[in-house]
Amino acid sequence: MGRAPCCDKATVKKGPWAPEEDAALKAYVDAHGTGGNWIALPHKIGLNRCGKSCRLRWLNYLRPNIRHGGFTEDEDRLICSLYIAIGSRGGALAAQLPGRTDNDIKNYWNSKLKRRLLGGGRRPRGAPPRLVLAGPGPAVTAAATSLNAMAASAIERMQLSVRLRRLEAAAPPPPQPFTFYGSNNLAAPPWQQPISPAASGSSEMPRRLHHHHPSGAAATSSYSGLISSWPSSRSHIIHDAWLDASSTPPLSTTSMGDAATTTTTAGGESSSSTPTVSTATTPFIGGSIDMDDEIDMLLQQIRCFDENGDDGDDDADQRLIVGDEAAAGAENYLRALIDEAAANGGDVGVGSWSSCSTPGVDSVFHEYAQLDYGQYN
DNA sequence: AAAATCGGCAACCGCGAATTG
DNA sequence: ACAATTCGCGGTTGCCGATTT
Repeated sequence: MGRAPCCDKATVKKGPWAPEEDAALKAYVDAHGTGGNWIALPHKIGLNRCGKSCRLRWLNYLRPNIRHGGFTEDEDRLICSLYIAIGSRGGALAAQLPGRTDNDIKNYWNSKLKRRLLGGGRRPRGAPPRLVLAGPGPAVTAAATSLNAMAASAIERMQLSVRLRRLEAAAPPPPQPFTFYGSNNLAAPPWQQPISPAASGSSEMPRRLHHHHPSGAAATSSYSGLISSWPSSRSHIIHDAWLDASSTPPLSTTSMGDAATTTTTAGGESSSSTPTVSTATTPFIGGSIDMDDEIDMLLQQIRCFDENGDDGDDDADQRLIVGDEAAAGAENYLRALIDEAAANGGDVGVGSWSSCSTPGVDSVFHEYAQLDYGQYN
């Protein structure tokens, strides 16, 4: 039995919002708040809209202090750093950028920043379409597709990291070296104070900090997947940094500010825990973790694809076998790329795959997919 | 000038997690 | 403890203006 729909999709209005609808929604929420129930809200207002649609409209457009467009250079850098560190987690990115919505950041990232950093730009008319990731072999399974996405994400983030470093190196000496928090010292930013017991009781805590993806399919950018596969020492650093980031001043009702959180084990079970709050915040991109560490981190992310082990599900086990092989192949291929780049220029960042003219991560991984699947296994 | 194509953005969809009764 | 409900997130879609040929 499927879940009940939140509204009658056949009769509810969809598409762009009319000014009158905006005004009605804004007036009501300003006067009464959401009442904690978005589903019931449109009925109270008399709007023929889905509650989810109302929520989205409010959060992304009508909410006070929202800024649209005009991203600053600092914001660009912060978004890039966060993407490299935690992947395409719009909510977490938005929490670091007051006044920005996750949707705005997501669109900005996908349409501008990523293209700017990884190269590309407008494709000349008549040019072949950009490469699309293909499965690593004739049998393209869900697992292989998932691996593609995961490895592509890992490679992409490494490319971005390298590219950022190159840009930083090419730029005139900045007043402050580029770091995760825009400052190179290890002191926590003003808002990064240890979470107090009082704050830990705040109702501002997000309902969760991650998604768990049993299939691994969407773990491409999963913080939990990354953390679960980490050596404990490094996991601690990242975990602390994550929690520190979560103490950003509230942006909205979705902001982070509480201490109760959830960690995910390698087996996939979630468990509640009281977080460890770091007293010495560690910037982990451009800060205390060097390039080798970053490569290790990304390779770990590739590997964590198939950590769930044998669960007795034959289909899943079959996927895991494919995942093992593909993960090993992708990892070895990535290492080969790194070695080649290092041999050519002595620095990973000098490799052609990270230059502005490279076609981007999809092509890099496509290249791997086009090779003999077993070559790097 | 017209057609084709691309890019930006608002909005939607589906899923998993959290909450509630 | 369990099922139903609601929320929040990431990914995707579709529209429309801009650009290119």
